[in-house]
Amino acid sequence: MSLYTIAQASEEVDLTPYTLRYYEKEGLLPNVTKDSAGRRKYADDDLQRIGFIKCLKGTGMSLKQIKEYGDLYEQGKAKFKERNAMLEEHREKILQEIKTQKKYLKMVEAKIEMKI
Amino acid sequence: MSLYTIAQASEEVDLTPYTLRYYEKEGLLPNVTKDSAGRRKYADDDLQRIGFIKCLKGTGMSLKQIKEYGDLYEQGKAKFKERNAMLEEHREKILQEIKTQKKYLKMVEAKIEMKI
DNA sequence: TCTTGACTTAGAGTTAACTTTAACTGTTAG
DNA sequence: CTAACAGTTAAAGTTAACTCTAAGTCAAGA
Repeated sequence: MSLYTIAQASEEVDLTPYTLRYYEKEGLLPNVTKDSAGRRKYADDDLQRIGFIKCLKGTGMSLKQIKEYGDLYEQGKAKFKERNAMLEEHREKILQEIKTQKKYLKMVEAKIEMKI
Repeated sequence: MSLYTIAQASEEVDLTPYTLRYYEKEGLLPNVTKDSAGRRKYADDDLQRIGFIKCLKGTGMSLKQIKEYGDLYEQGKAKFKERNAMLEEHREKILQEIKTQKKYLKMVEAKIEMKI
């Protein structure tokens, strides 16, 4: 159960301290605690959560939606169904996106081969 | 050699007229002509070009970079090498992105299967 | 004790990519 | 002839997601 300063957490998850504070302000990181001097302490759970936020964000989910998901997560198994429904829908979106990317990849490759 | 009004082109490429005018203002569509009343006429070539812009944009290239590519394109075979280098670099980026998406897909699927 | 440095906050500023507004013009149907 | 319509422009407004600034606090080392 190690704890990280914002600088260490920043390094660990590859996001700036600005971004970490911003995410917290937006309600995406409700469990980050503070030490007696008011400085943020990031637990492993927080880093895990940030990792998943990066996953959702990296697959095109908006911070607003990520917060919705996180809020459901906070409500525990009561909201499990709703939360998983969000993920399954998102899964479809990712699959579709990968398809699109592959199509675009072919277009770019065709253009490269065109040699004009 | 058919020609389209902005409304028709908009429909055809699934971008709003606002966006089409914006792209033109940004220099991404240097070949769109106007009729005697000053109204835009989109040729098939323009629609093709918009299609490729959507491809580049949809794979994460910024409009600024797309313009750079388009500018090279306008300079014909003199800039062929430079232009193709851009595309090959972009191809790598797309490949990397597809990899990342697949990794994220697995993370989401794992979370779905977790059932907690 | 003093200073340095890493943190804190609220709030302002930035950027990309649109999106809308306002005022205007030319075309077309009745 | 005229009203409605589809287009035009320049410029302002919007949104998401940061990113930075300013002013302040606290702890640790010389």
